[in-house]
Amino acid sequence: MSVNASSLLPYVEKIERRRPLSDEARAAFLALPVQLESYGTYQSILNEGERPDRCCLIVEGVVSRYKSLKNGRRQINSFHYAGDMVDLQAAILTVADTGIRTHTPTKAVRIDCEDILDLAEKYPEWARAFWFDTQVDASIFREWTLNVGQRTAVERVAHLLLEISARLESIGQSDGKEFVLPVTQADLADAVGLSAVHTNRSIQQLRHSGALRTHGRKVVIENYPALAKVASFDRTYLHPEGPRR
Amino acid sequence: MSVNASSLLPYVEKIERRRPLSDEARAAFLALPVQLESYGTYQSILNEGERPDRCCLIVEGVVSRYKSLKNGRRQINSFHYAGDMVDLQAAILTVADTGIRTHTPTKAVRIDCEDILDLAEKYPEWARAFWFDTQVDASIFREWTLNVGQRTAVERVAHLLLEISARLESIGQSDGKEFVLPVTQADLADAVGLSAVHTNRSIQQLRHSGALRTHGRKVVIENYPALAKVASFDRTYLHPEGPRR
DNA sequence: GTTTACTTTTAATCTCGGTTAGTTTATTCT
DNA sequence: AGAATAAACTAACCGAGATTAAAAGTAAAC
Repeated sequence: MSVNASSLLPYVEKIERRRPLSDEARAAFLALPVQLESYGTYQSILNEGERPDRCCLIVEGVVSRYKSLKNGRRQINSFHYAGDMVDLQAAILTVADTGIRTHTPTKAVRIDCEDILDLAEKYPEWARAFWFDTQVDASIFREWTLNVGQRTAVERVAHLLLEISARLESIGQSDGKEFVLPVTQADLADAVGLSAVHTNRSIQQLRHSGALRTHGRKVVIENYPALAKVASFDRTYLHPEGPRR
Repeated sequence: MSVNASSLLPYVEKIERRRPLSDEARAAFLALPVQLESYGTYQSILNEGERPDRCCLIVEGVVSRYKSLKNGRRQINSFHYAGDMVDLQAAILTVADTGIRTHTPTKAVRIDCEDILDLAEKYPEWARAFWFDTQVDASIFREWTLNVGQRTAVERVAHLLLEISARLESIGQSDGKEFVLPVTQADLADAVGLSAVHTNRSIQQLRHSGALRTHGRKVVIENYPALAKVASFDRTYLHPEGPRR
């Protein structure tokens, strides 16, 4: 298999887990010309306000999308893991309303936006796949707004940890109980709209309640039902059922 | 013109303001069978968790999408005005992760999800239009998360008012200076993650600073630059440039 | 194996916004 | 017009989470 195909495969597999593609459509995607790029920790992939001409598919590592205010406050909008097409946005929107940066050493494949649009033009099944992906993204953003707008500190942190666990589970990096938390508490704080100090206090509270245990970067969910209850976590918003069609 | 076409036209016009459609594609959309429905104030159009089979296009009035917690706290995720396809989500996602309800007397047109999917299948330009619409939606959600997660109370309220003004402007219900605020302060509160009391305090602060004036439901922006500055409002996230293609 | 740098944790103080419970002002209805 | 209802506004008190700063733990680097 070519370098192309092997790095694009995780995304195709994610798409096909929801709904199989025709051989032709699959082949067309895997044949796209791509550039594989490597990044260190906390490196910028895209800055807010730029006009990217390439999308970005994560092969390895963890990145986030964020928006920031002039006073330095930053909101992380999403975390992305291997197999995620981070910047499908770029394909159709001209200017980036979020920045993208890495949280771990990362390998990413860059795909030309025009190629993505051509694919969507030629294959309705790809158009639908991209659209669905964007809808799920949007759904997750809605849940995050709810998280940040209405939940208490402990609830927010619990919810974020459960989401991370669920998403890592879908790529085999969590068994639903235990996973390596790929970001620092300061980054979690930026994702849930809390200070790093209070995020730490909230994690401790979850630990003391017995719902959670940590060993360094490793998180162990000791009592999933309890954790899901405080977080009011319901994975419906991740739309695991896949698209209607 | 048939009843169908006249109620569907505002959406077509919105789409074509960004990028003209082929005659064939336009005609195909305007020929879709629809049901026109009327709702009173604070009436539910869709409940969280339901499996809708029809999308919803607002002809007249204002509605919101929201998510709620068991303890009764509610987060409004978006407001929608005439010409907005509120529930494009429904076309491709099977289960509704948000509810939809009215804030004013509302007329809406319901379109079968399958018809939307057929249209996207047959006309790549429609697929792209729907995808773009969803991307803009997602961008607005990201901005709202930033709003609720990182801005202070006054900043949040100012930002929301400016967004409402900008969106009403695009449908001719605001001249960029003056508009009728289509929702109560309690609803604004649910949109910005504040209590109604503090939302009121924040509006007063904006009034006292001279940025804003109100006469009953009418809002007059007295000092747009000042207001935009406190809100750090930058309409890039509304993607007024339209799609790349 | 010590230095260096980052991350987590602790503690003390303070503030922004929540809560409760009102009153006043607008609308709507009869 | 007057009653009823909903929305806007006020005031007093309170508490969740912010802020600042320093300490302790961890991990990589030399």
